[in-house]
Amino acid sequence: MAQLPTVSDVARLAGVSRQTVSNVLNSPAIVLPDTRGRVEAAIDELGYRPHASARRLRTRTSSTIGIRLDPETNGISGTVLDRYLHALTEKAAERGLRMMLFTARDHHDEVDQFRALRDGADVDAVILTATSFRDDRIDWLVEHDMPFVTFGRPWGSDFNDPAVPWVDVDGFAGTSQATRHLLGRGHRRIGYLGWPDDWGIGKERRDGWATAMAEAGIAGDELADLSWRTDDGVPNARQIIERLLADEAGVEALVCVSDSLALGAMMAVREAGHPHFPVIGFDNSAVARAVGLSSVDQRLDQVAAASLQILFGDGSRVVPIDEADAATRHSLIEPRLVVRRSSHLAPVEEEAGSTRTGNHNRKE
Amino acid sequence: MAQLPTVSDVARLAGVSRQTVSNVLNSPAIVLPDTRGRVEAAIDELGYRPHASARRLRTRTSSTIGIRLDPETNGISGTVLDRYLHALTEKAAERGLRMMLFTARDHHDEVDQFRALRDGADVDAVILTATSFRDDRIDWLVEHDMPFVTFGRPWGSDFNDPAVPWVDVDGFAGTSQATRHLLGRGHRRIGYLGWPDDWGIGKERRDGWATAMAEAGIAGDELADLSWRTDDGVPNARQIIERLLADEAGVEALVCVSDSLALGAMMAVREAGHPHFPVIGFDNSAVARAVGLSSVDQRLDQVAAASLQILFGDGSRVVPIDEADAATRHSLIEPRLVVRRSSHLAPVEEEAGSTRTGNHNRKE
DNA sequence: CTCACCGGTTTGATCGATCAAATAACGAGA
DNA sequence: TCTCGTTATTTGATCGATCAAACCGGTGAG
Repeated sequence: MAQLPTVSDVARLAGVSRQTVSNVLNSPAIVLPDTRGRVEAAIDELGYRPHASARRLRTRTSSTIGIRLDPETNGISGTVLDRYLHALTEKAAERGLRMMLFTARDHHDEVDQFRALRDGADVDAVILTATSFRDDRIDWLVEHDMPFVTFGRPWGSDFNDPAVPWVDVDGFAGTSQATRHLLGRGHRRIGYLGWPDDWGIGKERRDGWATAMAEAGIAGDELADLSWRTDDGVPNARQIIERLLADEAGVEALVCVSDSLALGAMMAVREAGHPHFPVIGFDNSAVARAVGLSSVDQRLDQVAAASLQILFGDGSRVVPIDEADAATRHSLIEPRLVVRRSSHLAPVEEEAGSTRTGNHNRKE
Repeated sequence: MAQLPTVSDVARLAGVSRQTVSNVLNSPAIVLPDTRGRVEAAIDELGYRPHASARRLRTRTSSTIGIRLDPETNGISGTVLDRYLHALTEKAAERGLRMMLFTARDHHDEVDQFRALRDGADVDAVILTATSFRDDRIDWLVEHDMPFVTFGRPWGSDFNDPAVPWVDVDGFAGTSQATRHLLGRGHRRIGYLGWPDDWGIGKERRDGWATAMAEAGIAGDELADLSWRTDDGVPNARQIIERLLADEAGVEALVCVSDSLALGAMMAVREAGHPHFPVIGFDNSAVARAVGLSSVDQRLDQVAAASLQILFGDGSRVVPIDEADAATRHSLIEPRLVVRRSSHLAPVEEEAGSTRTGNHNRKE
């Protein structure tokens, strides 16, 4: 097979110089229309494709974004990261960007990877997920001014610092939406099943429920009696619900901090003979869709789009921090409640299109 | 900030030539130990990192593997691809390889991406998933001898063709394992809930059940009466099971082609008041783990390892097709049944470690 | 005594693109 | 007519690494 065509080959065929070919590709506006036409014809004829690595070497940009992907996905909601990745890949492709994956044992190792990726011009920016309280990776990235954005607010730091750009989903809005939906359907004693945490996401989601309840006039001790805490996981939810049903606590409906807990709750109430006891989850995971569980959707496509907007503005070149508008460096996405059977007293139709799900290996 | 150090800087500091530095990095064996020591010291002192793009330009290799990732994950089992990706990323990292993602609208577009990725030396090889019957992408890859491996057998082609390397999971073995497990626990009338397909994976998994049943002396009409077909999806399974229970068909246990169907079946039997009716699924998805559903695990880490083995042998450079041993171009992985509560008559303990699952944003 | 060959190292060319500066072509204004 | 400015295009250098060939002192065979 012959050598791959290069800019020189195209130039020769079109009767112009290399640089003109380069201009046609990178700044077509400055090339005379008919020259441009000749060059484009030559490109087509030869089937020329720019050599990405050569361009990277020269320009020191890669049009690639790095993101860490760890071995095990944990739990039903662990797939949030995966869905975010899918959305990112798609939105990135629309801008001519690509995603590159890497793994790391710990934060320190991850920082090493950052360095290698940056020094090798492998990535223009990285996306940080699973941010922890006072995350040291963030400090490193800021200090070495490597472009990045985090999915998840930098808990423990200043949310308004433009040097630490982030995108996140408004958990407060999510659970209050869910709660108001149930209030709107006439329920009053709406319980909340959440994590034990008293900070961050766990607290925020609980606050969303509490606030919506307060608006409906339920507060104080009555509210406190409707709140449960447990670690994530289907069996944990089952236990609590079974106890709760036995106690005849008078709970009419349930908002849960995650789909895992919601699924456990849903199974428990149904098996106890309450097929229409309303339950709402959080994450809108595949399971929620599959079993007809109402759930708060994180709108990961919007999260992905916002992530790229912060990093690249409207184009596909990284926006330098000093040129960025401080107001555009953070984005809190409003989630959306997806209503399904599980939150309706009367059975309703399945959401359209949810019945046929495919196996990855099946014929299209 | 100063320029990044290059091989020349290292060479100057170590008092050797550029090429020697290059040799230390790429074929350390041919460099005299003490020269190598000096060079390594210089590398450390300067914090030198090779510039990946420069290397790619020169060598036309990238140590990167491409894989297509589509926008939507469909269904509970759609996460199989994600888990494969996680495993790949990890196993690749062990060999110094990285994964790069791309999307495509259709097969034709995907082939275009292959071309761009190859021509730009962006990837050394690609991994094909969701292979279809007589897949035209495979033809293109073979014709343009671009290294690749498929996850999923090339249905409709010659499975033994060394030009079409593949890794897959033995569905037959999976369902027969599941069936034998139930037989071993004393059940005889074990039903099978599968897809309507009469080819490929769907057929193979059904055959696994049928064969195991035949070994136990159940065949012919009796066997046929125990087999159901439906499209994937929780509600579909529910419907069938509800009918089946109403008919008093005398089914004692159920093997399902997927976790979606198994989950639907499990929920239906429990809500009908049969908490210990044994159900086994396929894929060992997060949901299965969460709800205590026995399921056939695809061992995606082994699939990933086998994929890389085929492409890269024991190293991290692509094995040319003509040097490859035809016998090592295909790999059928034996899946493993993970037994949980759902397949036991008497309730047993939850699998250890499965109760606490995390949200991607939570504190570590 | 010549010469091929050895391991270890150096030198110059090269991969394919873009950058920066130089050049050519052409028209407007003095 | 000559200069100046603008626009379109060309030329040479460069990014950071590896490749291919040359080099070098030393050995052993013919």
